[in-house]
Amino acid sequence: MRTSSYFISTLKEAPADAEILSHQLMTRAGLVKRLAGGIYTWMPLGLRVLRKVENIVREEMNRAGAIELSMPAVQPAELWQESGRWEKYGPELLRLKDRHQRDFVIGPTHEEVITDIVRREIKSYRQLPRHFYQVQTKFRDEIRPRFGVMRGREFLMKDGYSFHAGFEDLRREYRNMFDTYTRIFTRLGLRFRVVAADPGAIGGSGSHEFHVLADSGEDALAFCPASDYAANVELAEALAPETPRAAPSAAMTKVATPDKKRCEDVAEFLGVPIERTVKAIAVMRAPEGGQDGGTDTGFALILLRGDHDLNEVKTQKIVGDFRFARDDEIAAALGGPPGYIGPVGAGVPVFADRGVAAMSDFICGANEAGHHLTGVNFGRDLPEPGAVADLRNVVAGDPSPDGRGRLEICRGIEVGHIFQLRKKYSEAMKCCFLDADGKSQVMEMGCYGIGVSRIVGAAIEQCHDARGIVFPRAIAPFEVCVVPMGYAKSEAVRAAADRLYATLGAAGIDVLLDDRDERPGVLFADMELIGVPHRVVVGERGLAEGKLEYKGRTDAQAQMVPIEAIGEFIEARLCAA
RNA sequence: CGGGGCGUAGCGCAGCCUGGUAGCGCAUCUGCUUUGGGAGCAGAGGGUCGUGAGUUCAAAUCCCACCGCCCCGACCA
Repeated sequence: MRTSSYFISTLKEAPADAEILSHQLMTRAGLVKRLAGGIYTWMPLGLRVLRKVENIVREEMNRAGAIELSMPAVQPAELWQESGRWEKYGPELLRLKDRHQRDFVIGPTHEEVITDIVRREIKSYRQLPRHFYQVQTKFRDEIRPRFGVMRGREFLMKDGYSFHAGFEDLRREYRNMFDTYTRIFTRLGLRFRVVAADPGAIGGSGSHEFHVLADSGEDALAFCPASDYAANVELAEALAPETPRAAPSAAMTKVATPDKKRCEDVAEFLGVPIERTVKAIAVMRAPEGGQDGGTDTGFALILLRGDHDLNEVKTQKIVGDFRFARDDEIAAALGGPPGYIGPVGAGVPVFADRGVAAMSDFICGANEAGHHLTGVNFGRDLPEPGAVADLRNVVAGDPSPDGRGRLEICRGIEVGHIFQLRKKYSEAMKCCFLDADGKSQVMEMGCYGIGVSRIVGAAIEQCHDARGIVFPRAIAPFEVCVVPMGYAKSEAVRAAADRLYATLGAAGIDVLLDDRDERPGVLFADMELIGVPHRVVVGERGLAEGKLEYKGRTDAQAQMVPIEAIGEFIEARLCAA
């Protein structure tokens, strides 16, 4: 490709609304253009990258035995009503009516459609297993789209669905996909980590997430260097403390702690470690929530050690649907203002984290403005908590749940997720087959997603420098650029550049010849911004010595290469990358 | 949806407080010069100042409403 007949549209300054670095770079490099919140046009250069990602995903899925098809974006409401998700999915599901006032949705995912197809097509165990996938545009009406294409409303996703006669075969395919995804992200040239995950709204049992590692990632990942344990922090279990609760040794005492609302401040003010403090989080439980079938609703307190953070996913599993209480609700229930609330004498349901349950002589709010209690002990100063559970996020240094070593935390961007759905959809939608005995059985299902457009953003988030994007070779819009110094002016430069361009192109290399009549600085800056991994500069200076100048995108120094050797040199570089 | 911020040329911004001819840089167009790291000079084009309704002789500026966008909290590839 020649830039003169292509479309390069770069910006020196990033638009003010792009906060995250990959979004700024994608905009500056002209990869995408925003049309509306979370909705982007893929410009020619960006589309090249997107297609390269897509093709790698497609090749590996095909290699793994999955079969590609393409399902409609617009789907009738009936299917969603049948699976129960018409009600459950909520406002993230974009619904619309056609001219006959019939309800439709724009598909955020395709379990319903594929299950409908399979139940109509597959009747016998002889036709199983089957794995269908597609690469398709999805729409999810996110509350807050952000980070450019990384959390768009419209996005490109590879979604695959497998169907099995039994659980064992589902597990086999699940492992197959685990290996396939590992191959895909390896081929993409990204640093990634696989973690055990919470199956979340899609449902089912086993589940793993694939994360591109980046400090700006939205997800926190817990992993153990000493074992192969790795889990999303949402899921990672915080074990109960090794040492049991010590006997009380201090009397409960009310102390003045003016303007000390946070546990950090209270601990510092009292001159004690923050690990001695307990924070109380006030929540309102939804009417249908609760372990006891829904009678115990309304206000409740959740207790965590002062230095720990609430894990909302774990908490919801224990206390049911909940929201944080408003200040007026806290005042009504406890009398004390936020910042000074505590469980002593509260007379409300109390859920304690395992860590808190093992504490003695602790410090907590006194339910009185400006005061805390010290030397507090369960069983003496207040009842034992109504429930003790793992309610907090793990932190670095916590023991690994597999009992080997200690956890570390890193951050990642979720780009792939595999689930064992089991019979969640096949049961609801009566997706059955006849087994060898002629008996009707419900199919086992797995589903496997890759955020294709998100990968582009994640790759840039992981690979960039001050000059712009540093694409891995596999997904760079062009692998090599030829940058002539004075293409319009110098006959010799033009001839040499054209020849090199033809040679590299003939070798099957994705090469870009920047033949724009611009100053060298403009050409260099643009090629670096858009992340072309390899650059060959053709200038009269070098040609006089029979040489061309090569520089890798991340190289500190350029090097001169004899013209006759450049082809081999580039090939070697491409293979090394 | 709750809290915070911002809407002025394609992009980045100033002007608003204290109402009175709408500005700067980049980009674009023309000409000349320049040509190995985002050029220089001269000139030109480009604006319903987010929308609507008010106050006023007069509104980008003050008041009200609405819309959009961005950031922080509950979802997910």
